[in-house]
Amino acid sequence: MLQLDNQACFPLYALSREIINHYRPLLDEIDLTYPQYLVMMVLWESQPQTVNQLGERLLLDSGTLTPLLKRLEQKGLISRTRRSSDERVVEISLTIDGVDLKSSATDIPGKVMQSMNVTLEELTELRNVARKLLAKTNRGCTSAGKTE
Amino acid sequence: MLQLDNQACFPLYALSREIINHYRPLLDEIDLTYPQYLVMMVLWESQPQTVNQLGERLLLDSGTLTPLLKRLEQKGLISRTRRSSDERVVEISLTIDGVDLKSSATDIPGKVMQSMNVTLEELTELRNVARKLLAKTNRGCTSAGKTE
DNA sequence: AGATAATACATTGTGCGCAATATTATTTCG
DNA sequence: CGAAATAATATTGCGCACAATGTATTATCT
Repeated sequence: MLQLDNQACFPLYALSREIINHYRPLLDEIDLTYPQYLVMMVLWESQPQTVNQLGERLLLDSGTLTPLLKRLEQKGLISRTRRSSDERVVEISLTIDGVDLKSSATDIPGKVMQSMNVTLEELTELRNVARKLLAKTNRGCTSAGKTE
Repeated sequence: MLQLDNQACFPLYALSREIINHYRPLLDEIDLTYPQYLVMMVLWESQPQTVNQLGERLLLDSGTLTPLLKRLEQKGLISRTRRSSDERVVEISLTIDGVDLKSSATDIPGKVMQSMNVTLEELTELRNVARKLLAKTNRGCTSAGKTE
């Protein structure tokens, strides 16, 4: 069992990095990293969202999101404002530039598929397998502080 | 297409991190990180190996491997020696402690499966899908310097 | 042989990921 | 009301990943 070829996680881990490497040149053109692109995608769907909501959606904690969001703020794509009714909460909104960036990103998914030379069926199969296991294994606690 | 739910890479990326999170408490007991565990696994299979060989197997470059290998050396698990016939090559060998560590790791794959609450069939399905796509998309160049 | 190219690894810098801890704000409870 | 508990985010520190560059060594080619 302790052979690399028997591991299920290694090809997953390697493929995940490999796909992100295919995204890289495309995301470089709009000056985003892959995790930043994911955050923007979540915000393009719905806006504003709290840091907590982003973390639950992306399974990332504040130690990852806080500096990432500050970088997106520095690029002028989002704004970070504390909610007046509860000063603990930081609400993330898109700036005009942040909204506009979506149109520059529309062709990225297609280009990645082309660059990886995979079919939609293969990607769908992969997505379904991954989602099924993710649903089973996800403990649901990823925010910092929820040590339990 | 720019919705998180339509992405194939996100569940992959999230699941990969999630599985590694399930490895973490088990690997903590033998003081290894997941990438270090992968390197040890490759060395348990065959030994010695050059930095290049490890990188090709794990799809990692020297910028990642060099510091990682130095940490494994500091822990006394491996030795790094330049090949006398070609001083450019660094050969990685296991120390006695490095060899012995394998017996402490034998039950990790089973415990991870148990912790994730997944069946062998699900893992096999995942592995096959990931391997198929990895074989198609892997460009085969990951060493530093191969900028082409 | 001597210049040039290629090879193998090391170094530097940036950006995640995550555990542990800290900080500030709100809620709860006596 | 005031103290303690809880909640939301921030900070710190470490270890990857990876691009770009540097360095030393070997191979190649006149």
